Amino acid sequence: MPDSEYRDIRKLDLFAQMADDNFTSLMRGAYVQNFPAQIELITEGEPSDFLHIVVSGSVDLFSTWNGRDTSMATVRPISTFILAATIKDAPYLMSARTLEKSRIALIPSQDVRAIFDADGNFARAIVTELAQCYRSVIKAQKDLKLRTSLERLANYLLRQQRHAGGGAAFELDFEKRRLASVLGMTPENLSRAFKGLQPYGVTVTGTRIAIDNQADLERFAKPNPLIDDFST
Amino acid sequence: MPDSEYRDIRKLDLFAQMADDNFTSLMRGAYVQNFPAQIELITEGEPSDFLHIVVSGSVDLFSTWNGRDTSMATVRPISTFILAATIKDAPYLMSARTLEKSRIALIPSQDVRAIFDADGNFARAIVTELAQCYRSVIKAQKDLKLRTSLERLANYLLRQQRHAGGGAAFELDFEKRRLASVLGMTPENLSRAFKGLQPYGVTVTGTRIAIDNQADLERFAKPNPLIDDFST
DNA sequence: CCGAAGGGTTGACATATATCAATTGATTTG
DNA sequence: CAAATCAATTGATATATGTCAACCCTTCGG
Repeated sequence: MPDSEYRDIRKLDLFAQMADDNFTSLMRGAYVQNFPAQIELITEGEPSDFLHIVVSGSVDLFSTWNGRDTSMATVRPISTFILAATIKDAPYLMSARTLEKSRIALIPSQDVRAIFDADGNFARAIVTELAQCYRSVIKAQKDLKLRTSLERLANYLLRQQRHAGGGAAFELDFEKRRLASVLGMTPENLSRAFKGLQPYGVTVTGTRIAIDNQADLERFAKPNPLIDDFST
Repeated sequence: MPDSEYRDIRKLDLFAQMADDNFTSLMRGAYVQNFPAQIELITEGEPSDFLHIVVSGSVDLFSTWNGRDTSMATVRPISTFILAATIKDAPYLMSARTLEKSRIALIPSQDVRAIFDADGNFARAIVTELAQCYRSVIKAQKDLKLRTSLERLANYLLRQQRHAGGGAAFELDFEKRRLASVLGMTPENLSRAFKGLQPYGVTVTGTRIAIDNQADLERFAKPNPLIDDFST
């Protein structure tokens, strides 16, 4: 593993505070690999042998049941996924596939569990990370249960806008078909939902979104920190 | 706090392995209180001052947005709730109200965080508990996104049946209006959904459910451990 | 015992969302 | 470059779900 990557991973909240020795020994068992786009990295139901870290590229977490499938989340650098399965030594609940050419670090799950026992700072970081993940899913569930698809899209746009720096125009950061799946609707419906937001000053040109009337859109979307603020 | 309650709480996975001293000092700051039915214990958005433990009775976790509300989960004895908010020292994402006369233990959040730092076994237990909670919400989200309301009801009945011992007949463990909210539908729709399951051998009499044709219902519901098995 | 209150059910209807089919437009590939 | 592919869009239609109003039934308190 190149030094720069090593340092980037070290900087993750999850690893930043742990003892040098422990981080080194975690990384000794780890390996890093390049994957092409559209590769299934893990499959739900399988045992969780590795904690995964997206070093570059992006990964889609999705689930399947009875012939249907849905995107649950997107993981972007630099962060980990399937921490909970690793900790519990339980089967993955979601599958993961690369969205683009990606570089992924893999740390054996049993090493993570062992160092957890040995390093209090690492344990604390894991707890914080898990609590954060838990709260994110609760927010997503509130979004799903309390809002219509139009409202979910409106709030998604506002979040994305803020994430992109807050300007009136910004780019969607992934394919519309997958955005539809993340938001819990069909691609056709997403298309119509974009049209449904035109009266509130939303203009769509390909993957470019312009919010012409911020106040109008916000009045409609009614964003709420207890659903839309990912930092708390 | 009566000795029997003290011992019951001690037996929780969360506290079972921690040092005696630490448990005692956690409990020193705690207090236990009786609440009547329909009391709002906590309100979403407020700071999380206490970790709550349901000693007896039951508690509904729910959320509100823009005049709508939805039941997220039910907490039954003996277990804790809002652990994630306590750990992160962040505002509650959900409100909680008693469903019936209930006895609740309250442990100051800052004590939980302090003992977490001092007791490795407690830290490990918290991680396991949080990972469990996370996985439960992921399962709930898969249920919501991948299934129709009829399928959600069918699978709920199968889960409830197993929970009640596996017999062909069992009782619903809460009001239909709240079941509807938990399953993400209206009470009217739940009523119709019950009728929709009649062809698969489901008979409803008040709160009593009879599953006359187990195989038929399972063929329709297609239960899946990665969604419906709460123990993993 | 009566009457009010509230959960549950039902029917009629409205709305939201999905599905299917066809088309467009951009991108890739031989 | 032309053909093939695929995402995105659009229209027509079907299905799922929500809303509103009325009614039934039980429960509970005067």
